[in-house]
Amino acid sequence: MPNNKKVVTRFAPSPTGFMHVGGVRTALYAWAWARKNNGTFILRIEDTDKAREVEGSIPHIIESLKWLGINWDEGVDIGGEHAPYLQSERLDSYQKYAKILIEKGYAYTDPYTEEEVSAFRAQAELEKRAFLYREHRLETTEIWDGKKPLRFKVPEIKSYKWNDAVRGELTAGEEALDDFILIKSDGYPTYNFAHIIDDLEMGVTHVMRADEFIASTPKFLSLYEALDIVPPVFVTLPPILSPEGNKKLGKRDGAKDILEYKKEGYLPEAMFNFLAFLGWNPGGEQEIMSPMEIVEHFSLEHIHSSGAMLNEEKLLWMNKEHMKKKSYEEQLVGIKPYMTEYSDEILERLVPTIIDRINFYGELHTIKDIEFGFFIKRPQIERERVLFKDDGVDVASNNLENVKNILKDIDFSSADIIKQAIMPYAEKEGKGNVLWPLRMTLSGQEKSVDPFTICFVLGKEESIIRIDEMLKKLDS
RNA sequence: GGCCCUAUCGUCUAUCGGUUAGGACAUCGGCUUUUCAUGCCGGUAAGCGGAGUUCGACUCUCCGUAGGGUCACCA
Repeated sequence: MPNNKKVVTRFAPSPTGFMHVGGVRTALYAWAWARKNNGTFILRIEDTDKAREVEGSIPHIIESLKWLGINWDEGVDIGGEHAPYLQSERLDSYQKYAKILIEKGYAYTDPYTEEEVSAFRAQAELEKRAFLYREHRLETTEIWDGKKPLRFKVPEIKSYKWNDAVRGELTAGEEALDDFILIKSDGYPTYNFAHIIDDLEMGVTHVMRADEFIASTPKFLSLYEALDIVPPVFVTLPPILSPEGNKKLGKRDGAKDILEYKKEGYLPEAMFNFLAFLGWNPGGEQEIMSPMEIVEHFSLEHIHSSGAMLNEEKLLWMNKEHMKKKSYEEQLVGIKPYMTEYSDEILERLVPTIIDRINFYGELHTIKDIEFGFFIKRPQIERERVLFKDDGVDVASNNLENVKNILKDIDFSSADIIKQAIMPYAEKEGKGNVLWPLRMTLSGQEKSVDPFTICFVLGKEESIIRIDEMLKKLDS
């Protein structure tokens, strides 16, 4: 920290659709840094490209952040001392600074048409050179009337060297500098211009953004200089790579809407944990952390330089770990929406068994019928399947009869009590001879939950009904 | 093509000049379990290549190589 100014960070997405992991992670780091320093976190919306704007994006962004527990002190929906937080409502500010730049001789009306500029660009591409508008700069005295683009006039063509909180010293050649557009012909500012003005007016001290912005940082720096602004601290985040290859993960490469994870029943704190560790690591061996622990440990120096692939298997594991840390009541609440056809009575006893078998709640959609269906639907099983190995009908039916008699007289308040009641008998008669028929009778499945838990979940009455039904079948 | 960034097990990472290069996910094996799941124990597996600096380099420098980013009236 260069001084003891209060830390102010912001997340400034454009409303062009859903939020994917990359965007959310940027928000998360900015938020964590503000919280860590008792600073301010701002949610600003950069809606200066009307063509790309997608209806409903802002509520979607807000829902995504809120789901993860990322809250803001100032922002579009709640206002704040630097309102408004929608760039389209801040046009006056951009005009003000545009005028200052014009007066200083650092901005001029773009004399070319869009087609002409495109032609220059095409030519540069053909010659395999970087396109530089400034090479075509004309001396123009045309007064800017707001109908043509306003361009920044780079005060000085030079190489830049600057400091990044993550990457250390960064450099760029002169080619990175150009006369970029400040205000478009539609009257809206470009990102390059608007974010600098907003960050200045909102007192932003740390700018977190992904490394694709390194290349345009010299443009920002030259604008800061032209405006006599002390730049904020730059915090460059590493790219998130797609799981397949070494491509940067983008919407086109399968980056999922973060709310998809919500729909699938992932825990927000697991997602938070996963995202936080994708590009940052506190250094210890603890990997499962709550959002608050992450805030506590968060530091800029431990943000990585190199990109990381998104590994959903690790997310699965992390989600399970967080699920296991939840209280029984919380687990029940989490499971319930996915098990609506199960009675509370059954579900309440089934919770630990379910948690053991899933990585995220949404998994229940695909496995609940196969794994737990027999709890609510009596299985139809042929008598032969109840017989264990070659021991014959008599053993199974005799053992079931005896187990039934044991069950009749005991307390069903836990699977463990049931186990303790049955085990001595099972040990005596051969575990397989007793437990196999019992599990088959109750569940109809060779591979399923242990028979004691099944009894416990089903309850005494239902367990005995099922055993009686099977006994009838075995007798006939 | 110019400019820039990056480089440790398959994957995510620890190491901030001296370690048998540690952990996690995945994988494989074992134990527990009548079965499945959970749980526990263990194994396989890594410093891109080449120069230099140094008593000593995964760590610092340079050159390669590979991957990525960027060169918009998009952010």
